[in-house]
Amino acid sequence: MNKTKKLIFDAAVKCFSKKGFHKSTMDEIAETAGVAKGTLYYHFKSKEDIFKFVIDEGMTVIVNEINDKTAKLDNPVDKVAAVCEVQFQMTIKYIEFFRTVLSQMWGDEERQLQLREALKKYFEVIEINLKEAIDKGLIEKCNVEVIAFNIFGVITSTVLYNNTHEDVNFDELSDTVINFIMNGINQHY
Amino acid sequence: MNKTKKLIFDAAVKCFSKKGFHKSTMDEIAETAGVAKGTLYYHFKSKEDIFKFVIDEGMTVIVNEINDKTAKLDNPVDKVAAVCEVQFQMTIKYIEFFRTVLSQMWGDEERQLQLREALKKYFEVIEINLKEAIDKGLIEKCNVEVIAFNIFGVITSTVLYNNTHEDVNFDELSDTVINFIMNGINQHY
Amino acid sequence: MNKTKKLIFDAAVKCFSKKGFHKSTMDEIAETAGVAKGTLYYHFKSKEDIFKFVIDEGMTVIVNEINDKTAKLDNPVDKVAAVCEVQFQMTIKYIEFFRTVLSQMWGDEERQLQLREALKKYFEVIEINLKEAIDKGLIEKCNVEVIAFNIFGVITSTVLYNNTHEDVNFDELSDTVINFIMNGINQHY
Amino acid sequence: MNKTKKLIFDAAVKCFSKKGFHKSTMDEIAETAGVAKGTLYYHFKSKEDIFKFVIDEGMTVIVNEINDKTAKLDNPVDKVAAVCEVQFQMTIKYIEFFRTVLSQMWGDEERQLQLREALKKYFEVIEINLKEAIDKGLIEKCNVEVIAFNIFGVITSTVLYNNTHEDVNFDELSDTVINFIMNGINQHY
DNA sequence: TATGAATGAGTCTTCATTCAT
DNA sequence: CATGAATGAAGACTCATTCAT
Repeated sequence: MNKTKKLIFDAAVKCFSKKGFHKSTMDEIAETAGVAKGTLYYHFKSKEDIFKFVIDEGMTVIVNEINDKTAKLDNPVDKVAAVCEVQFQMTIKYIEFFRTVLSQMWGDEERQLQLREALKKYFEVIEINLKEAIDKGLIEKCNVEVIAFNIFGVITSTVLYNNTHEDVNFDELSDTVINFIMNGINQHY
Repeated sequence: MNKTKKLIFDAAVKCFSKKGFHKSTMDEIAETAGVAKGTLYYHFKSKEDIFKFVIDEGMTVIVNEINDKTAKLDNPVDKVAAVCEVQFQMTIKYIEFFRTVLSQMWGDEERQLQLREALKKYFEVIEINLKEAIDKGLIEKCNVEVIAFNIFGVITSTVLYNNTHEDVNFDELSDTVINFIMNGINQHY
Repeated sequence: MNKTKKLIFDAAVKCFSKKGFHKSTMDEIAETAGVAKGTLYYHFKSKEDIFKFVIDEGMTVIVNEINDKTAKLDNPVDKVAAVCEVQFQMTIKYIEFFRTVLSQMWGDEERQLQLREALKKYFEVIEINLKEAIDKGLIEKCNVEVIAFNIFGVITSTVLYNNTHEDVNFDELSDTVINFIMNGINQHY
Repeated sequence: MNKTKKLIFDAAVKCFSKKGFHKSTMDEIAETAGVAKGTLYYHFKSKEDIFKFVIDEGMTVIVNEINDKTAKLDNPVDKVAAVCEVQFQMTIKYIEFFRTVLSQMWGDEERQLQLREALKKYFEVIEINLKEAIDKGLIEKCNVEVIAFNIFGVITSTVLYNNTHEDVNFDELSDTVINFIMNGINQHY
């Protein structure tokens, strides 16, 4: 990703998260990026294309960061818990990105499918560990795909939903949802 | 709600759920409702106004239906479980309405606040029962607001996310998420 | 064709003939018609659609006018000559329309096909008479489709090509081309 | 014309003939030529300038080729017929070039004038022979400029118009139009 | 000579809203 | 109550042209 493309990427994340995909205009993205409108189209085919790039690129960064931070753990249950904690912190850190993700999660069918594709990478991290935990008899059998999806949903939506309050205690919030999740997969944590 | 307004309400739900708020046009809503475009403006101030009406009216119907169906239960934990089950069925029944709700949950700030206001009624049903369960020592102490919100999120998003698959086993899905939730609030169910 | 549509039709003919299809803008057409730009789109699907309407409607008017003015003639050769004369006068009368037609005759494939479809009506008038003349032994056998097309081409292009000169003697011009055509179909006229 | 300029010339002819002047983009011409877009501007002032060059250069090539192939004939009537035949073959050979010519013949005024200027060279070949034929009493008196123009028009437009059919019999077509033309100038051929 | 990233004016098109009937 | 023609502001996208390298 060269310099100009990076400028556009950052601007797009900012705009999409602030106003959603539809209300963000190419003019705004260009102005935010500090480039001419034509430049957007030199680097991207369309607004849709920028969105796709933002999601794909963003999810890759995030999945890598999660993998890095949970690499040293062996026990799959510990790993799921660690992923949750990291995901919680990541949502706070990249809150604009995740607002972009969730805002498009239930909109246009086409953009929805792109999103699911990009989220796969993330879900897989959790699914693998859930499966291993089940195989080792650490947690009860369950539909790992559904649970992985919900773990992501619970964490991100909780952070976003509560982010508007002025005096959020994110530590307590983190404990609450991770407790809910770990209990949910039948592991008093 | 007179006949014409009802036609518009149904049409709006259908359009909003199919294409989201922004991609739904007043022309489409009018055509779907079988009325002239001007008629929309006779009954509603604006497109925003139709959205607001749809959400408010829809949530009222749903909360009432939930209350009806869980009225006879006494035990607060049973009641939470029952609300979950009913909510699961309701999401299937009114799937277009809930897609509309979720599609706007993380978008435009103004519409987000309207949504939260409307959802309060639903959350309260769960919060009251969670509190009672905590008071009676049936479940552990927790942040009831956060949990109520997540119960709603887990159920609706699971139904919507899996609705695209062609051969969904909703019964298994229901067991999975309700199990996850009830475990989550520390009640092996 | 109601009043507004007629305004747009006239404006479109004027613009297309003056600057061609591509260089004519919807803004210009709207301004020339004295309506708002949105009004164009209330009555027509697209710029392309306006073009199609202009050609179809225009050719219908012209073919009708030609048929009216040549109705009373019986002899097919006389009729072809009469059609030529009328066509010559029509090209002068509706010169802007015919410039529009010729300007698009060799451009975009799609618009070209529309044009051919619309011109069929006109060609048929000539083809029928040529065939009859051949059948009656009045002129030699020839490929009537090719000749009909060329009769149209010779007349319209001659008028348009010479229209730029300031002091055109249209009567002499008319004699020249009609003589050329009638000789061409082997009828010293 | 050096190598790069020749690449651009060929690419421009191809593009202009396929999509017309307006729909052809500098990007396409550059890509077709296999050079960078900036290179077009190194060799030409503008898109208009490329068009002008294409027409001028093309017509020169064609007029030379016609002169070569009809040089040995003496009789002016034979020469006109020969020019027609050669022109027919040339239109088939350089069909894309002639589509470019005709597509701009009735459009933008400025480009129209350039075209007429370039066509003069061709018309003159015919005009000279027509005049000589008239002077020698071989054909009747006529407006040679109008006839020369129409001879060009009839031949090129017939080839182009019929080129879309899949199974064109160009020999029959050639006979038809040349017969039409030679009869037209009053010379049963 | 040649390149290709960057530009921004210009275009088509959409659509919520108004209003006379 | 209901209509639908008309509006115009706004937005996505195109593309000839420039210029630093």
